[in-house]
Amino acid sequence: MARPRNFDEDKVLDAAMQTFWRHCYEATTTRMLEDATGVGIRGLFNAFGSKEHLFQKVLQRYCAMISAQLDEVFAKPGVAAIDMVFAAFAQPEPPEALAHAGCLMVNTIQDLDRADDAIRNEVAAYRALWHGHFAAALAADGIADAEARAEFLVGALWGALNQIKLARDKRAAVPMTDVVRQTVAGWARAEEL
Amino acid sequence: MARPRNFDEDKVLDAAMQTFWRHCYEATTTRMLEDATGVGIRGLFNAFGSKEHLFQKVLQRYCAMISAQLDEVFAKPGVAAIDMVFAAFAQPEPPEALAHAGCLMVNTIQDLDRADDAIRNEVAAYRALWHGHFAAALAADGIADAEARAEFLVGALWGALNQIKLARDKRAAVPMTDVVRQTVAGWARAEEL
DNA sequence: TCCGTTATGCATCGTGTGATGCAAAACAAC
DNA sequence: GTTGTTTTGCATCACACGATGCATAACGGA
Repeated sequence: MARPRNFDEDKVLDAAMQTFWRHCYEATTTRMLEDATGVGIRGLFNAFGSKEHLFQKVLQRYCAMISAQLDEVFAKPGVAAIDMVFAAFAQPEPPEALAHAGCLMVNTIQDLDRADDAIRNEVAAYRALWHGHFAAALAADGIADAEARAEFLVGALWGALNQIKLARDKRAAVPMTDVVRQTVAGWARAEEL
Repeated sequence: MARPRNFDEDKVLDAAMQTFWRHCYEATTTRMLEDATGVGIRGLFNAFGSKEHLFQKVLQRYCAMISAQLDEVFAKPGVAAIDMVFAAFAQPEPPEALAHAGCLMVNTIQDLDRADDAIRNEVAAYRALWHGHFAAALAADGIADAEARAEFLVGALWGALNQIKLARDKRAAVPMTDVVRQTVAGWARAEEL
């Protein structure tokens, strides 16, 4: 009954996600979004209302994406699944996306003061997602104090993610592998007691 | 021989530090710096050249400040000193400055892509400072693999610092004490082996 | 007291930002 | 083809940012 859109909303969200991921929310300009998505600024605002609302949609999509991956890894809950997660980061050459910009949600924590409630909720839900999987995995193997230990593991993992930016920097040259490997070692040994 | 300044440079740096600390570099505007320091924008630019150079000076001052504190804590190097550091974060009510905005340097990591080399160097030096103290403390107590374990400890501590922003958020409600306490527990137990 | 030099206050610049106004275009329904 | 509705492209808005120009003020040295 009216003129249809000539772009796929999901494709646009994916392209916008890459841009927000690499440059953070504030540093991403509407012109960059135009270039990345191939959609004119008028189309973006018409479809999503505002830059902030677009970002919110991107976060939801990101959360769903990671959630699906976690569902796979934790299909059989247990410590082994947690090890798989950490192992992915302990590789000398971590996945491209991770190595480049860490985690979109973890990056967003930094700007929480300037974010509105919708974004705060999204980040909180994302952390609850991770914590839930970790705690369930620990509990499934009968490990005591599962909730608190899950807090530690999420904290350590997110901390490592945050410092990926340092590892990428030649001058800082933080040996990422060591950080994660020692985290796993510390966690594994803690579990033996 | 010429008109003297009517402000103390160190006082200005302290005031600017508080502002950068709370709002990050990019979100801090020159108008905010005027308000915080009580010095007109012309005075600031005349004294420091640019916003970025002022920030660099602030980082140097911050690094010196923390360095002095670490020298105190690590006056007698050893695991006990490391415990003291972590204990400061495990308090139900951590120090005001920490609870409010974490660590200025850790926050700056997020913006490293947009920072120039001088700032990158400052952050790298700051991490080397922490790592050096931690590694020396571990080595002093004859703990094996001191370098790698120091990486872990710095990573865990900085990760916790980054998530203080989440803990402050009522909706996220991350129990910060648990995160740090479990980190310490993991580390302590790892040390027993 | 005059001079040379630096600092200050105020207005303002150029630029980049997120967001809009508006007319033309593209479709579906009839 | 006509109408009604939505999208698109382009120009542009209002605003905040970092930074600057310039006249004036405040000092030390002679």
